[in-house]
Amino acid sequence: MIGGMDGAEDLAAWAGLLADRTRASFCLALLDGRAWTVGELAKHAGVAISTASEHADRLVRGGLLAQRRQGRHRYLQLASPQVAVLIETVASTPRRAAPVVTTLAAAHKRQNLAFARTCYDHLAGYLGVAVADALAGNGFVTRTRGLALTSRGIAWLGSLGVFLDGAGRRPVLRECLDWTERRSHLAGVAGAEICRHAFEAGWIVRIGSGRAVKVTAAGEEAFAEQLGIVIDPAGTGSPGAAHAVLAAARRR
Amino acid sequence: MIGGMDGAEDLAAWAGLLADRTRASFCLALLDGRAWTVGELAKHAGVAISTASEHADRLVRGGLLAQRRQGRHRYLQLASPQVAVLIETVASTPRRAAPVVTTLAAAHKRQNLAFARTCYDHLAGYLGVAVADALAGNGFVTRTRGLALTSRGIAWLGSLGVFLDGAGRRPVLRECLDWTERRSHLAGVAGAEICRHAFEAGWIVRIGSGRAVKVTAAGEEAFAEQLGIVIDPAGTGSPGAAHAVLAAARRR
DNA sequence: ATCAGTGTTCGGTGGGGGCCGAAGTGAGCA
DNA sequence: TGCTCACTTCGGCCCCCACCGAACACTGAT
Repeated sequence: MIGGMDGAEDLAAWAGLLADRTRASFCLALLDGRAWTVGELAKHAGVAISTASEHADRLVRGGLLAQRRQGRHRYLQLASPQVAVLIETVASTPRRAAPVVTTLAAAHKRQNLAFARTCYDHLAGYLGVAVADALAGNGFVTRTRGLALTSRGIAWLGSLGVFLDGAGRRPVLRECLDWTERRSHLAGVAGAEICRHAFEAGWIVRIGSGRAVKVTAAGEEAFAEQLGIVIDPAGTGSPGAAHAVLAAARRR
Repeated sequence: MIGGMDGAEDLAAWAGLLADRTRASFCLALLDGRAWTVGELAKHAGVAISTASEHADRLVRGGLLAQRRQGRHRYLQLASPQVAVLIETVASTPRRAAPVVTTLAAAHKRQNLAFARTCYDHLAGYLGVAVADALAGNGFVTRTRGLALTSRGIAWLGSLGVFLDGAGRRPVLRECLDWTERRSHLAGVAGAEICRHAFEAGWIVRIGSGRAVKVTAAGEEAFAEQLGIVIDPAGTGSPGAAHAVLAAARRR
């Protein structure tokens, strides 16, 4: 980059990519870390495929998305973890007015999303924060001198069959501000691996095609046994409002 | 499709506020934490005052800016520290996702930026936070009833040849949230003067044309002697990852 | 009362861009 | 060699909005 005489142009161009309902919808969908096709994105956002194709062009040219052509498909995904952080940051900055929930279905959807979802490639929502707290409470991660895995944490991951190599640019452990909980959950390689393992072990499954996930019966048992996290489906009484209670002691 | 079924609308609206060259210019200018008038912003961005007034309306209504009317002036400033973080994040996200090859240089650059950089006209990054902590630890600033210089602090600045007059609207000392450290560093007139002095005395020099700076050998000595800040180039072992260690006792 | 200075509102203009359907391209398949 | 499918390109429509100057409103000073 050249002199910062005119960072405004860059900032505006950057923001302009997100400043459209359809493109924003694309980016939020892509926060799950998967690669989507143009057709899938078009359907998700409710626009014509031709429109989606043009938006995809802009996002790729703008550096927000990366693409991979394969056969007659064009797969799109976020260009980098930094971009995921960027989108999460913009989406998570507190608005002036709390959004008004209009319909019951929307409320349920929102509640599910708030309870447990994926953020790029790791766990977020109440579940994500609970896992982050539980790892700290159990001494698996430490916050002295930044966030790091302890030897106990490494051992615990090993017991799950997860082994990390310290190569790569991506940090092993990183904090990611949660836009529903307003607190941090775990990202980085370790966060992604924990999430991947939770899917593979059947602890969590996706709800529909979005980012929301739900905890299975096996998952409830596993989270309780492994981390001391108790899932309380009765919760606040709302049918969709499962509520997680962290048994492990923690102070805030 | 009915109502705000997801956050796409919100995200787009949020980004739309920044997605204009003139408004982006306003926001970057306001990152210094001062309150600017409409006329000042208009001149800064190079547009007619009427245009600036309308942009200010949009930014205030969108929740990005707060305003205060006083006499025949209308002062505008960022609505919250979160907004400052938002703008810094968008402005600092790498434009082109540096793929695999440029890794080493990019990593160094990023690390340097996190370690020490300027934020408008004062110090930020790990160095900025360390300086802020050291000033507090040495009794040069106090946090009782807001942030203020103590008489010892004024004397210390005087010993560096820095004298502040209390005129002007700009606050002498102000906290500025650091987006890498998630903690406050010092802004305001004093923060700017400290930064200016650090440049003039050769304690720090710019790296390239961006905002990153590095601490010189003379600077290491000065920071240690003046403030008890020890720069530890060995740090985490990574060549670019200098690490600052604050020797002065501090409590948080 | 008058004037200068600051900001707001309004009308008009022009450009950009979001949207669609239709036509075109190219891969995969039978 | 066709056929389907996924996507791209094109042309056209229309709305939004950034911009300016002019007129107006209001403050503070002479």
